[in-house]
Amino acid sequence: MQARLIAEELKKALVRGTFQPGEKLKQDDLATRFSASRIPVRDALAHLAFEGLVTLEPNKGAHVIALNRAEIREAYDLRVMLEVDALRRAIPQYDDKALQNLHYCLKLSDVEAAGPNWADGDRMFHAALYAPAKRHQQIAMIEKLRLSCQIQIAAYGALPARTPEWLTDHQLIVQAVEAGGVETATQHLIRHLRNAEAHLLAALPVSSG
Amino acid sequence: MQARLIAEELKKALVRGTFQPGEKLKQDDLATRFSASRIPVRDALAHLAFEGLVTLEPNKGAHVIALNRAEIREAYDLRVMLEVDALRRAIPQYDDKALQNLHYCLKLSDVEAAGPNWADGDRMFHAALYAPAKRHQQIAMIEKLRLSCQIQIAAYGALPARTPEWLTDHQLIVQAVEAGGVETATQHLIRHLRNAEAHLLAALPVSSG
DNA sequence: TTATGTATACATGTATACATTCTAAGAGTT
DNA sequence: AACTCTTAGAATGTATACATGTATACATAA
Repeated sequence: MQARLIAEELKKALVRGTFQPGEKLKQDDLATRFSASRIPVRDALAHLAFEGLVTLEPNKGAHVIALNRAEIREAYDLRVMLEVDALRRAIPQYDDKALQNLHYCLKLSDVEAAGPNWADGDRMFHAALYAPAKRHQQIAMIEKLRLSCQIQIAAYGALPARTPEWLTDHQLIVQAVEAGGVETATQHLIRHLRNAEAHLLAALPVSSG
Repeated sequence: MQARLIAEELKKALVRGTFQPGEKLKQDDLATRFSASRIPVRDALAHLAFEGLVTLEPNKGAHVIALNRAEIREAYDLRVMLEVDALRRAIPQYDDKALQNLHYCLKLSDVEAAGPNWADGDRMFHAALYAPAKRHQQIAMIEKLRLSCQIQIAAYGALPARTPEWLTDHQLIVQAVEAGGVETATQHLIRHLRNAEAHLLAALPVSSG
């Protein structure tokens, strides 16, 4: 199925910051680029809209999601609320296997931190972190918000993985989870998210609201 | 544009409980019913998936969203979290105009309560309630969760609008908002949501997890 | 009986061609 | 110069036809 491949490739490009927020994605151009007709392109764009990466407007096509300052703050408020709750629910459910997986993803996020795929490592880590909560609607919401923010971060070069606190936060969270320290873990997580928010807002051009 | 019309009509039918949760929606059947080709039907289904009404699987088509007991509890947990936060943020932002609009929607939900369109009245009321918070990502999430739950409610006839507490809760919430009583309002809201959850879970057949 | 393989019918995915809608550039008027 | 209207170009929306993938039933082998 081509639509899925197109969606995957576009997603990679978007998360890497290849496109500017608000930029139009023309069906014809994408069809040409991927050597396909516009139908699978439309399917792919619909899927990306479902995932929170683009917005669709009737007769106006697809645009890369663009968040202004207020919307970025709202997105991070929601992430804090949803991710903290997910973490709280996850910690009591951890077993050896889950903890082992978390350590693996921690290493992964470390290895990828300096490279171009740092967002993948970050995504894997957070996915592993909340997985024991077994709340897939909630986790899907978190993932959509993450992607929306991720695009802005990539476009404006506000890479939080380059900051010294970024990996340290991950390590501290894992330590707290290991010790069953719910409050400690959530505080680290909140600081981690608010740091990323501050970095993004600082890098945001004044024209973006 | 036909795709939007098809999506609207399908949405109405789904919210009314015309289809069973999990039921397959065949593209050919829908195309015939709406006298259109399958392309706009596919667009409409993609939009309904975006709105949380159906699920799409590659090469397997669209199915009406079906939630088991655990998923319903998760959905209502999320609604409580998101709607309580929205209400907390909204109350300090209320002005005369917003309050007037809230009263209007309260009447509307009263008038429609006994009829087939009670869900519209309910939706309007809650939309008006949270509107002053001006958090459109959050409100969009709430609306998607509402729709997912709404379909289950309609399909299993667990109509909360038929219960005596339903309208009373709305009135109590409005009174609390009017008085600026954040804690009182949120408590009424939580009870309102948990009541609806309990009604739905009670009406859910055992086969549905 | 159970399992595996295959064939046929059916549903979804995609390409091409056509229709509709939006948009932006330009002519004309005030 | 600013505004409106017109119009040509381009982009999106839709229909038809074809290709691909899936599922059910039946046949065959273990």
